[in-house]
Amino acid sequence: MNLIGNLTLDQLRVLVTISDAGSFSAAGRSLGRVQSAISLAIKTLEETQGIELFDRTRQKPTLTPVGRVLVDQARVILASADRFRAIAAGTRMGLEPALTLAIDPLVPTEPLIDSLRALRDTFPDLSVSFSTEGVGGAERRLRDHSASLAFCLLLPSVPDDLMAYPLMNLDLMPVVAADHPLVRLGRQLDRADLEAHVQLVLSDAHGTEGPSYGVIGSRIWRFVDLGRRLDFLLAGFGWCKMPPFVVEPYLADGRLVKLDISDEGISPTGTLPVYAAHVRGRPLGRGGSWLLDDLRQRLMK
Amino acid sequence: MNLIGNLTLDQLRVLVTISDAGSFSAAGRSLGRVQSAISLAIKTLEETQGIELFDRTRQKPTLTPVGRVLVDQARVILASADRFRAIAAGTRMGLEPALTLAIDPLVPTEPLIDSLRALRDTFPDLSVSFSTEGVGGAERRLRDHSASLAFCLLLPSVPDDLMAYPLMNLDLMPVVAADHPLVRLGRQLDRADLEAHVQLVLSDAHGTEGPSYGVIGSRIWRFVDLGRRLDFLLAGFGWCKMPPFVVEPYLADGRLVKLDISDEGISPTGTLPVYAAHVRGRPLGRGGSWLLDDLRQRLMK
DNA sequence: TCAAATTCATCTCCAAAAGTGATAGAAGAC
DNA sequence: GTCTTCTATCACTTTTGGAGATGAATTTGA
Repeated sequence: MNLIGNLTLDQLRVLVTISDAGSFSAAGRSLGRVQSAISLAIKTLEETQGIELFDRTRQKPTLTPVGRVLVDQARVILASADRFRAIAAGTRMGLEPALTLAIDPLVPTEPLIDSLRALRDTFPDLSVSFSTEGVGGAERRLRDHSASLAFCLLLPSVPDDLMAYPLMNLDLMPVVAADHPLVRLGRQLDRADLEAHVQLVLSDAHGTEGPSYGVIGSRIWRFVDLGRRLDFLLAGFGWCKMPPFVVEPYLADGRLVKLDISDEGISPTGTLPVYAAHVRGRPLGRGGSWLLDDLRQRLMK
Repeated sequence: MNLIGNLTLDQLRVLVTISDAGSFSAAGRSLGRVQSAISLAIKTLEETQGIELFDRTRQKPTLTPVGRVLVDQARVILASADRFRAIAAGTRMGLEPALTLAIDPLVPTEPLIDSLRALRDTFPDLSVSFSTEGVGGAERRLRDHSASLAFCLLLPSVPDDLMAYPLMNLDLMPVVAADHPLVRLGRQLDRADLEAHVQLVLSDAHGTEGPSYGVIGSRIWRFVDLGRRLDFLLAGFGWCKMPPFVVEPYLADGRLVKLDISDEGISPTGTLPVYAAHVRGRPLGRGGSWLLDDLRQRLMK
């Protein structure tokens, strides 16, 4: 029947059970089978593999050197098989086979990690993947179905095809390097002041060149990566709005300075809502729902 | 029969074959079975796991999301199972299940790596472990059967219970830091000169306090680790004999100096044989023999 | 558009695999 | 030396799972 080498998971389970229980008979008791079934299983395994697993010179069979190695390997295989069953069992309970998350670079990670840790503890067999790309990347991943849940800003407004739950507010503060000309002006800044200088803007790598929000003037440098933009910001290349969790240390040591801008209406309001979102037509599985609930509960407090 | 969840390797092989071949029928052809057998195997798998692997709304079944994940997991399991068979097959051919090597710290690694690379290419499924400990550690590992092949010095002479093959000669040269008093003497040194200064000696961590060879005088600092001894040597703490491959760069940049010793008889001859050795009662398996042959052939040239 | 080919599900039949229970012989335990 | 425990083996029975055939549904191609 089994033309591919006649190896079965059952044989492997028998093998490791013998190794754990100490004898064929004990393994039989442990597995709820008669001893002869154990004997036969091992005999078959030995014959199909053409090797000797146990040394029978003494009454109680002892593992041969190969036997020991193969028991270890069998444990590996059985562990993988258990994972297979765990995935299947999770699905039976409504758990998605894999939870794919996407997060925009501006969204702070810190509030999420407690929830993600709890998720891991609650669904240890749920495989989670986590992607961060350029601004707008999380939303795009929702749309091309490579992510089932996104944490992102949704500007200018929440699209109709997405189900979005506001999670927290992100204060974007305009900042610039301490040695930048804008600082030397020493007064409240208006639109004209800002237009005269380079603005460091985050944009999507796969950018469909959609309209950019919060962009003032035409002297624009674009970045996909928040960290790299920070490098240029610190180097005094231009100004931009940054979330506090990124720039706090630099404000503290004086390398960055907060800009005092008169007309806040020239850009998105300083406080932006961060959403958790998924495509309406693709409801979250049990793991995603759990994560979302846990997250909102934690952020409520 | 299969009380542990009724998962079989055969079902998994069928599953991935369908995924590769594109249809049940094609999988049947590929596996040399009739299509109904494939249908039945998948049906059984789906029923025992309580999940739907294929979407049957269309004629040609397509994998469900869980199905895709489980196909990947099945590949993992089958790869482990293949490794199980490979280990068994190796043993059938006389290959040891695992080749455990031990090497003394003084023995240079460089001549071995070509052979070890060739070993890996020849026996890709042979698992090799490699241990380096203090001086004498390799020999001890042979004796307690935690290594099957050792590369080591055997002083004062080859023990009777070991089978040893000389591999190469190791020139131990007496060296000391350039700013050490022994250098300032500026003449050929005799035993009395050396006795007056600290000697940095390698010894075994699990040392049975056996006699030490090449030890002169009583001002002894002992090290298990060659690298750490080198630190103290460079710091000018004392003198010792070192293999050239270790000290060459330091001789070149002048931080170490070779000592000119008059009476070589006071210590083991400057040239020591490095042996490959195994316990007589435990012959090498095919992998170990192959490695030894290859090694000797390479060193012959 | 219609026939031919292909695909999968299902049914019956059957062979082989694998478990049960009993027995015998060997090795330890007391 | 007896008693227990262990494994191997045998006959018997159950069950699994493949072969082959059939039918329905879909795709392909002329």
